[in-house]
Amino acid sequence: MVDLQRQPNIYDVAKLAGVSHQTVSRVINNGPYTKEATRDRVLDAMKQLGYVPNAAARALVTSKSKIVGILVSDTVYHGPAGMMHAMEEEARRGGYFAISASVDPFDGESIAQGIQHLRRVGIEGLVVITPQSNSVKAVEKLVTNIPVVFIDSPNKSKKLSAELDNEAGARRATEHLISLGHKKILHVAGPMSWFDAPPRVRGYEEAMKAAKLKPQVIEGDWSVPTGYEIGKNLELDKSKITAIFAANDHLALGLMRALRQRGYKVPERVSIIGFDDVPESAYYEPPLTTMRPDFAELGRVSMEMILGRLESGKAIKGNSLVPEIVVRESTAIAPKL
Amino acid sequence: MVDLQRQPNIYDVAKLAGVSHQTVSRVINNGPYTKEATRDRVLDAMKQLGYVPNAAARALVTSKSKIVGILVSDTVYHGPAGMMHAMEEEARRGGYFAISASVDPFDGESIAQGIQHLRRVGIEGLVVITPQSNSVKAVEKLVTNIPVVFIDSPNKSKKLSAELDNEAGARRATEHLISLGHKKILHVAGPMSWFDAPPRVRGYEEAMKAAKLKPQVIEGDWSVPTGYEIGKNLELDKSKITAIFAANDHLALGLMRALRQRGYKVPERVSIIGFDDVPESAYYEPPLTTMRPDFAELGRVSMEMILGRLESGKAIKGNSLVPEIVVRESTAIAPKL
DNA sequence: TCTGATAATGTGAACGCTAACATAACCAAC
DNA sequence: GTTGGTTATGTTAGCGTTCACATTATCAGA
Repeated sequence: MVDLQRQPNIYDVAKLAGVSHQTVSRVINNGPYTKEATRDRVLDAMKQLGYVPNAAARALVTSKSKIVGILVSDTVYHGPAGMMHAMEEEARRGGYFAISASVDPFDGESIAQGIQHLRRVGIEGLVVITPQSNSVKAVEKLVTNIPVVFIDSPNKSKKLSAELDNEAGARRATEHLISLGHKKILHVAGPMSWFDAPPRVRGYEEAMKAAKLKPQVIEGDWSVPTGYEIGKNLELDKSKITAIFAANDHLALGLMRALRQRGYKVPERVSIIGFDDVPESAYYEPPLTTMRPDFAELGRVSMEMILGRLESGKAIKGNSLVPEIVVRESTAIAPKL
Repeated sequence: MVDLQRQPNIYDVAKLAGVSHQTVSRVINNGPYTKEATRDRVLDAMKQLGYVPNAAARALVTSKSKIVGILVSDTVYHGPAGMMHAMEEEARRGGYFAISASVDPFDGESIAQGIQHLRRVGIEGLVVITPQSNSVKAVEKLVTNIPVVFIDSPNKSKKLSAELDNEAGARRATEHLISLGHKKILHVAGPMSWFDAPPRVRGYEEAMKAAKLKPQVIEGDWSVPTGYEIGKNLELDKSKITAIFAANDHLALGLMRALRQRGYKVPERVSIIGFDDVPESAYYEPPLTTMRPDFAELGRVSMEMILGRLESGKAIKGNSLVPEIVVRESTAIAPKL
């Protein structure tokens, strides 16, 4: 690597290779009409100088930053973290950079700042992972001129979006319990302000209705403590509830712990099924039967949609992903009471 | 907002405000020598046009991209995810952008590609979160000219690094068990190729020696299944082991599950302490006593170090963070055998 | 009223690249 | 040879900023 005071530019390469800077540019961009030999000389010069194209100069002249923004809340959770990872990889595969801003979905100011931050760096497109309606509205108001993909926005919207089929997943979970002979099945739901919660309730209710059973729903949030509290206070003997469909694994974990403490055995007395398949759920006590959404695929698809729009201008239709069931030990045949 | 075909630039703002483009530039950059009134007119024009400074042009002329790279493996885990979140926030606070590339720490090619990707976008600094020695070597070879901070690189290196005091944490965990009267204490360690594992072993051994007890170590990896396997095969009756210090919570979870299945009660027969305090550990069966590292703080500090270097050129010394103990129900007074 | 420092603003060039156009080299066909 | 298409390469300008410097207002003090 030849030494130089500053970073080498296209002219340095050109000089070393004995061509014009434009020829170097052509080689970099795989342009047409370049002789094999010339190309090789240029490539060689680039390597010798340790040349890396200057992204800023490129972005300036093409007005394309090759950066895609990710506006995300709850980064530390399993789902968002998995999606972001997949999105970053997919972006890179397509020659793009992904840059994220994490925001508080309940704080409009925080969202505005996140967007402002991303606009500043010059993002070409935006993926929004924030399963909460306020934020979607804020984004729609603040972001114009660039394509936006919403992950898990409410179904049937005309916006570009990639979705988990929560409804189908919930239906499947409920059907699993029904097929085991359960009649009294409770659904502990997530908070209704989140996009994922209502369709799970809907899927549950559909499955129950189809089996001519009476749905019963308690709204919680997504946390273990809430599951625990609900489990503590649940009336099980008179109601004869024998199965619970928890809206996520954490609720299920809290529920299981509370019920066990109260002497209700899982799954002998009560079957429990969760949703998310967090990595640890296979080692809960007992191992949790749950619905596994393909978060990585969801992230990949959403990034693919954005890149598709950016490259070809075409809007790719995303089909929603149906979670698959993972049967473990927390669900069993209904007991006779 | 006045309409315009293209994004407004500094000249558009200048024209509207009736000043020169340089004055606008001064306002943007809080330069000296600008009259209050002029400044206000410019600010007003900027708002009217919806002007956002063009990062590319700026980066081109200043050769400062304001982008910091994060090279990370295992993004989906609790620790790295928490750090990345904190790093992103800290970068933003300092007016920088954070961009991550996740790599396979065991694949040199993957690491090289990640670095290449980050170099392309023009990062000014790099934070490496990949607790594995190969990767550090690869990074040192491939990244020159820009400051690099390693998180959790081996102690005592002269490199810029932010560290968790694993040794102190492990010592504290072991002392907790000793203070409960345990004599036979096993340490189930993480894989030695990771930076975090050896100091935890060291801290454990120090505490044991200080109490004139014989250390006993089994090397595992970081996973629940491994903990489970070890728990399945552990000889407990003859060895009279009454306590286990697991190198992380997942190992502890697997261990607890296996031991319970074999009829060994936790904590009555065996006390178990973990490391990491993953969010669910408070709801394990039983709730896990564990060491809580402040991952967010670790991420924040490392980003602070990089930004400090970039802004002032000075290397900020980072003091290593000592995890605190969180006592829950998985540890109790040693049983009489 | 003039001087000269300081405050406030303006002008031109340069950053590294690509787009658009201009030119040169090549080669088949007459 | 000369023509004329194709292939290969070169030249010039401009993207939106900031930097270095030039110029113009302002105002206290003689």
